[in-house]
Amino acid sequence: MKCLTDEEKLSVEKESTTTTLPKGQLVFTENGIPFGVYILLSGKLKLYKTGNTGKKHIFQLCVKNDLFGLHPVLKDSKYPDSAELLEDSELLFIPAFLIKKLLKENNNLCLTILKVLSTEFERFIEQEVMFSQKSVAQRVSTVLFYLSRLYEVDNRIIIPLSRNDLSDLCGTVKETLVRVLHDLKEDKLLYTIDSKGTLEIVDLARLKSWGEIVEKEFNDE
Amino acid sequence: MKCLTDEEKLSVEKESTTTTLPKGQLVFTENGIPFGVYILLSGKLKLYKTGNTGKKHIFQLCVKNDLFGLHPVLKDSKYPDSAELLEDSELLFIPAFLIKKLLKENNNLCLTILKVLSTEFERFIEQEVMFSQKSVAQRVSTVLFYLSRLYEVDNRIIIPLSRNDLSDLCGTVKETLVRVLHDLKEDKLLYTIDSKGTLEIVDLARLKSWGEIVEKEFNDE
DNA sequence: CGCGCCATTGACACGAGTCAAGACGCGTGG
DNA sequence: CCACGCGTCTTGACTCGTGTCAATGGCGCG
Repeated sequence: MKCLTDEEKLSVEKESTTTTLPKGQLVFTENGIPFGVYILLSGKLKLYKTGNTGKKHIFQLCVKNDLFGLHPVLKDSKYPDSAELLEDSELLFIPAFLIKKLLKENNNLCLTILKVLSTEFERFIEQEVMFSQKSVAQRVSTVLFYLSRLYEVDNRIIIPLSRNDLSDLCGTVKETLVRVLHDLKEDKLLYTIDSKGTLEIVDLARLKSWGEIVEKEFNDE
Repeated sequence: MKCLTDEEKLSVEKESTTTTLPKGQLVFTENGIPFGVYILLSGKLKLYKTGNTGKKHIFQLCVKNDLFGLHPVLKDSKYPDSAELLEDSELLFIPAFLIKKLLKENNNLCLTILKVLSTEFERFIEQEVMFSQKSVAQRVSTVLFYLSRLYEVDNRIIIPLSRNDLSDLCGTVKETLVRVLHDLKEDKLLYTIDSKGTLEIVDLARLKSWGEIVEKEFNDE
């Protein structure tokens, strides 16, 4: 993230503000006006958009060092989505005028962000294919695999997301998600490790392919 | 698209090539190696990605003056998707080294593309929500509405896409799509105007909200 | 004329959403 | 300290949307 000159870093330090906010806090909401961009210094957050029926669709999770909230600043429009903290987090706010100035003056930063966006793009396309073609079972295992990279600590993968958040990530409802998790537990790929339903994934390799396998078994049987 | 200096325009003219290709032609395919980017000078094309089961998912259509194939060039990776012409088209090929040079030297171009990408982003997020939450009927009417902007000529909206392409755009199968179109014809929102099944939309305003309305009626009845 | 491609329609089955109820833990207040 | 209420997770029964499979019909082309 730091392709800035020393002088530029200084201006960021001077003009930006760092705040610590509690879990559940909304950073911005749909149709709000953007005043700048954010970088997550610690913690995690979800980016989601609310559908017409009121159901949320989480399209991205952000972790340490992720930049978010950039798009509406670039195109001078309102937020199309909302951002909510999943944990107590620390975030850096960079005001719009400054990020715009930096982008204008630092071509290197510009190119780096272009590259980042291109990478995100591929993820989005893959997600679209997933949502339009895969079964819920496959989506759940794909999403859990995606989450495993964000939640691996000390060689253990522990996912403390609520069933609602998980289902909003998978594009399904709580009940269906729970049933799929049930099957995954039967196959010993993961467990709930406390009364709150926190998940621990214990067989990542098999989880990755589980979705496809289940479909196949069904067709062969 | 033209935020280039005269000198730069000259270099584009010298280093790029224009070709005319027939309908059905593949411009690039998944896992191919990118040698540059393309601008569609005339005609139309579809960008799609093939799912594991072989079904295609069309995530974007390009029309005159659209730039495509940029992402893998920026991140030096293979194509994640395929591009196929929907009509006889003329396209401009800009080799990778040149577009990279332009981006590096012309900050203005860089910023413009950032803006374009930000706009595309919002479209992608909306599409994701659509695919993960809306019924087929709603998706079809949303997609047709999207297509109406691309296919309006002389105040008539005529869509010559095959049922397969339409269903790949809507994330459903041909048969289900046909049934929805049948309902739309019953409600006099569109017609097939020839033996090939070419569609003409005649009531765009009602089409836009048709999806939601149908759901509501069903719940009220 | 016959073959093949595409659009269309019908019958059927399964996946997944909805509704309802129960289980469990947690906090608050009597 | 216990009772109650609230929120979340879980399970069951049921319905319906949508995918699958199969058959038909129209049209163009060799």
